[in-house]
Amino acid sequence: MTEVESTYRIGEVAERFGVSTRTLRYYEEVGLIVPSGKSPGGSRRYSDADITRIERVLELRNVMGFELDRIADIVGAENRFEDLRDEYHRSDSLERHVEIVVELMSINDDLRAHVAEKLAVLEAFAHDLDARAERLRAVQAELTSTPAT
Amino acid sequence: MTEVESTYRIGEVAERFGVSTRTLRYYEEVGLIVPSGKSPGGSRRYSDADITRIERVLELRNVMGFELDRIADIVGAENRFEDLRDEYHRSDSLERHVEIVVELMSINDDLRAHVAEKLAVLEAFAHDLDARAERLRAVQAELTSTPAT
DNA sequence: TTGCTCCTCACGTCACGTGAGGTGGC
DNA sequence: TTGCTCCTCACGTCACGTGAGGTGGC
Repeated sequence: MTEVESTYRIGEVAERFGVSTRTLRYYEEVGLIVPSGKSPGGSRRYSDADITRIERVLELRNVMGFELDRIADIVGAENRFEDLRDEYHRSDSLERHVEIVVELMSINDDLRAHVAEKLAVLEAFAHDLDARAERLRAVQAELTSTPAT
Repeated sequence: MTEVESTYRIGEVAERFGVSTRTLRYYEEVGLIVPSGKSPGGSRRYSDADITRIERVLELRNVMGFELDRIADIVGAENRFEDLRDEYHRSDSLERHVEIVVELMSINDDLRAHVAEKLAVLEAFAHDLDARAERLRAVQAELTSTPAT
């Protein structure tokens, strides 16, 4: 049995990820990320596993712009998978394993499709901006080359 | 003088862009998109120019995830540019023109850098998802090939 | 003991969602 | 005239921001 080390204070974690302590407390409030430890005085202690989850949650929030409910669904499924892996050898049901793997594959594929879509839109937007830049340069050249009317 | 045609009702516009009428009314409330016409009875009439602006606002919202304040700054600058172009020949100040073009180039370049950053993050995320898919397939293969223990 | 960080309310804000109750246009 | 769409309040919600007032740990 290895001890679960809960070493990080909320302030450190917040600064590390560029969020407010309020955000982390809110995520606990809605049950999204509950720190695995507390100091005797009652302040939150985040473990390395907590950090990993926070990273994932913020990735889904920042990159995909998902609502917290949706993020909870995704990381919830991922956590069930991790839990099963941890108790791999005393697993009571192989079918349950397969079930969860299939569910994760589905979630993963959905996400992947969503990302591909976003990538396409972003690339189109980038080309738009490049075209705009080109036009602006043309206008600027015209303005600065023409003497005052 | 061509008449400004304000032909689209709020319901059509909302459906076309997949937003609620409440959203369009809210954008008017904060001064972001004010429909250029009204029916005698008082219902909003959006012109083609309004449609273009809505498209731009939603693009910046959906693709970049900007706050409405920031979006207002961007489309505000773009509108000043359009206004100047419309009164191009009776422009009172060439320096003012150059000033605005330079401002737009700056906004455009900032956006472009932001998009490049987002693209990089999204691509990394896509690779992550592909790696996850690979691992899930491996686990699935292992689970389904091994007979019950 | 002194700061700095942490804590819990609790009200404020942004970008809308969601009815309530009433008028308008093909 | 009947629907369907539009209108204006106005309160609710999500994801936090922002103090207020108090305790905790190196």
